[in-house]
Order: sequence, then C-alpha cells, then structure tokens
Amino acid sequence: MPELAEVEYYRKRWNPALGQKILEVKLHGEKRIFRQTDSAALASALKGQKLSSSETHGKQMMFRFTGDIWLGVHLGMSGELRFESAKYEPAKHDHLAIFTKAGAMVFEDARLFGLVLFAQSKSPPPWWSDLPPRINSEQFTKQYLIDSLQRSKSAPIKALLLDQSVFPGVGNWLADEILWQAELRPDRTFSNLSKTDVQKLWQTTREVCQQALNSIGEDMEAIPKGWLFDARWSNAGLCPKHKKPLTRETIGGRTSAFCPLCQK
DNA sequence: GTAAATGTTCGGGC
DNA sequence: AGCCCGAACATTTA
Repeated sequence: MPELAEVEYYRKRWNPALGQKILEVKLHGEKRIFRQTDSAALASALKGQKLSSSETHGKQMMFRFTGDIWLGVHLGMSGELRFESAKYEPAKHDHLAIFTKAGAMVFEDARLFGLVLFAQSKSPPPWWSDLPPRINSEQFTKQYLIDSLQRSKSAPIKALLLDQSVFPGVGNWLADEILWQAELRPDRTFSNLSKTDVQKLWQTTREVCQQALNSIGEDMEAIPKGWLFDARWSNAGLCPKHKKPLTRETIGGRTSAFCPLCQK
C-alpha cells in the first residue's frame, strides 16, 4: 500500500506508545516478514524497554527503543500499522503486536511482502545508516539526480523513478503523479530528456513528494486537489485537466496511468 | 475463476 | 560489469 507519505502517516500511529514500557510482545515468528530477523531475540530484547522515538526514510520506518534497540519496519505492498487497546487479540495477519499499558503497537501485513528488521547496538545498523539522500534533503540536487540516472540509456523514466536507491519512497502512484505533473510520458528515456525536461522532472519530484508529505503524511484522506491520484483510483480514468481519458499500460513492469495529451 | 493490487529481489539475457 | 526485463513471493478484492 504505502509510499513515503503514507509511511509517514502510519509511523505516527504508534506515537501513543512513546515513553511506554513494553509489557509483552506477540508475534508470528515463522512468517516471511521476519525472514531477516531473529524474532525470538527481538521479542525478548524489547520486553521492559520503552519506545523513545521514530522516523521514516522513504518507505523505511525506524523505531528507537531504550536499550540501544533499533526496530525497522517496511510495509511492503499491503502492510499497515495500527494502535489497538491493551487487551487486543492479534488477528490472522497481525504478525507483530507490542503491548504497553496504553495499548498495543500492531503491524498487519496480509501479503507478507513487508519486513521487520532488528538491531541492538550503539550506532545505527546499516539498514538505517546506508540509505540514499532523502528527496527533500539539500543533498538531492539536480546534479545529483543527473549523476544518478546518467548511466541509464534505455529504461523508461517510470522505471527509474521506482528505483529506491535514487528516489527513496517513490512508488507506483507517486511516480505517475510526478510524471503527469511534469508533463512527461512515462516511457521516455532519461537520455532523451532536454535540459528543460530534466529541470522539470527534478523540481516536480521534490514538490510532489513535499506536498504529499504535508497532506497525506498528516491525514491519509487529504489528497491535494486536482492531482492525478483521484482519477487514477476512483474516477473513470479521466485527466483532471481536460477530462479526456487516461492511457493505462505496463511500463517499467507496473501499471502506469498517464495522459497522452498533456504528457510529451 | 481470473486478473490485478501503492514492493522488492532474484536470475537470465545481452 | 552492469543494465534491463520478467518472474517470483502470498493474499485479498473486483
């Protein structure tokens, strides 16, 4: 489900547990989301500790606990976080539930493409420290974008936007939104973009991500007005600008929606 | 019953 | 070497 703004929204759902002591951890340790983690070690290490802070970086979430604990959560395709009552009974797809007096931090993931990461160390683990620059950081300059994409000669820009090592947090709908707002067809290659196109791509990427964080990051329902987003999912697939039908085709391995009239 | 879903990783071809 | 594509992963929903 989630891209950078939704990830930020879900991260905040565990805020009621800030400062709370962990009383119990219930988990489905054999599930795929624990494929890189010793789930039993995680459960025993968490007990008695307190949630101290949390952050997101693209689609990666990181929860800090006392005792030098780093808990990473990636929501994959269908994951979500909830906060439930202290006496909540985890359901079928609630693979991780961390109980405090105030309530339970729950990670639900039906399709199991999500991931739980765990480390106990003074310094940040590689899965948190080795991430590429955030899109809205100062390091994400136009030159950085050019340097990162220059090698790519034949891949469609849609596929490039989905590359998490360059655009952390951009997923299928944000990529379509960026390309629609930048008026660039998803099947263009980076090598044939003009200087103006590159400027537009860079600037629109930053703006769309920032606006998504500002709106959806606070409230999942708050989709900015006039975005492609609504037409992509709910409406009859009409371009919000002139109400003509959008094209849908698989580009970069994913269904892409774009307007053949405004995107060149 | 079939297809598709807001993600990532793997392997093969080039 | 490294780019690019398609398949695989597991489950629900239309």
